[in-house]
Amino acid sequence: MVTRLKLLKPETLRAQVENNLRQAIVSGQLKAGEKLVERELCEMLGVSRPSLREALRTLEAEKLIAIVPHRGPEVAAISLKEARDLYALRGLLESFAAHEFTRLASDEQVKSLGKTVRRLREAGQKNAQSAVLEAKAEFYRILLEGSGNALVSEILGGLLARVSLLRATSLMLPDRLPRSLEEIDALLTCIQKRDAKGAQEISHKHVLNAERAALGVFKLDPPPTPTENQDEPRRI
Amino acid sequence: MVTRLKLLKPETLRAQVENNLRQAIVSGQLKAGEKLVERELCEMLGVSRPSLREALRTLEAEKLIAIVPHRGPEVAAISLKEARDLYALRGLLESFAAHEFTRLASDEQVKSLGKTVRRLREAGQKNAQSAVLEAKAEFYRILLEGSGNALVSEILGGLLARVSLLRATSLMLPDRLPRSLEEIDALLTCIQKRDAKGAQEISHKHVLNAERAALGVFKLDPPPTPTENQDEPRRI
DNA sequence: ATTGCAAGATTGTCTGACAGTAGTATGATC
DNA sequence: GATCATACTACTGTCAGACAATCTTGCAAT
Repeated sequence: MVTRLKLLKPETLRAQVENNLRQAIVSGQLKAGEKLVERELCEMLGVSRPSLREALRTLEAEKLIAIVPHRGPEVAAISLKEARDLYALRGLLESFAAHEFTRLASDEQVKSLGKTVRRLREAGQKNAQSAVLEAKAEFYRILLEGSGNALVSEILGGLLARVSLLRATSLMLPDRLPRSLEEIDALLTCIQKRDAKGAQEISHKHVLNAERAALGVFKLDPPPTPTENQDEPRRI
Repeated sequence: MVTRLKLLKPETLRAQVENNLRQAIVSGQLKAGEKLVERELCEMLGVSRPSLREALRTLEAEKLIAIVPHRGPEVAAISLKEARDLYALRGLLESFAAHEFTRLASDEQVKSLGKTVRRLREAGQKNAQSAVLEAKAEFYRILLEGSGNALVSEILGGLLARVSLLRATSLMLPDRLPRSLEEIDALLTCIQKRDAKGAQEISHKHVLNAERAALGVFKLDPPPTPTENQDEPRRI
């Protein structure tokens, strides 16, 4: 077998497999609904089946893949109903995090958040896609870190990964970005004023708008066939 | 190897192992912080290491066990900080579920919930521990089912499992029970009146009270040693 | 008592194997 | 020629055994 770069990646082999697969899924390299074959993945990743299968179990528990007994794993597909549930919960948690951040974050953390928002705005005006994504990730990191509830971060992180299974994330819809930036600005203003309730409300509305932007595409789709129903997984 | 009872347990072997371990953990047979040894578990459960390890990965992702590389798995222990985060999130989700149930549940579901509350009260007055637990589980099942958000059920279910890692669940504190029943009665009344906001508030307070009851024990504990801090896992 | 080292225990990972199930292609019958 | 039953193939579920890397523990030496 090929020698492995142990020092560059201090984690166990299995953890690397996990990370690789997770990355491939949330980045869309592996598409929602796609069937996975153990042996193929083993060869792609250069690991044995036991290691791979352990990683798959973790991803399964994270709901990024679904494993049907005797049929094997596939990348999770999200139904319209599930997507709505996802956004509802995300709105709840994200607005809670915003509330708590406003209440608890240190002035340094608020300042740091402000700096990231500025970076985000600049990247947005330049239409620099990857810079936007990066700044947004940083924005979330600071917000969750400062909200003081590690559990919420953990759950929300998992949720966001699942949201990315919907390829139509609001950031991918170009016209949505300016609106999104406005909302984030308003949120920051509330936070700086230490208006927790206000921050919570704005954050909640922000998620609702993101949902409308992301799920609005369904309304443009051809009407569902009679047998089709909203609970059915449906690739986007 | 011993012949397995395939028909009684239609799931895969690995899933059975998962369920057995999960049950053993939430029921307290395996105590929080306890170190687990793969080979021992294999013998106890009669399965091979790969199957066991896959199950362990799932439990790890559910945060019921913690696996430190090269040191092996142990039952998760919850720090005071984590417990507080847990209850905060639980309050948020449970009150959301109550709100949504009030808004969305069918009259049959409300009636069904009422029946279960009656069962719960009767069991409580008789001090029938197991009947109380059963009725409470049923209560939650109906509430979550009727709240219309499967994702919230899923997350909250995981949360409740983790709460049970705190051996001092409020139901175990005898004097807490009458109070708890009162609160649930009040919640039911709000639901029947279709007062969603009221149900949300009561539910939230209910969780806060449960938290106080469960975490109050910490105040009675000997003061922490200088090096000890609230983030350290601490068995209860 | 503290430190360093050696032995044992445990995990991380691989290989190879085989039974059972699901999906597919083949063939038989009408 | 179409439909259904059957056989085959591919893949998963599970096991056994092995070995290196790492952690822990007990012992020895300072």
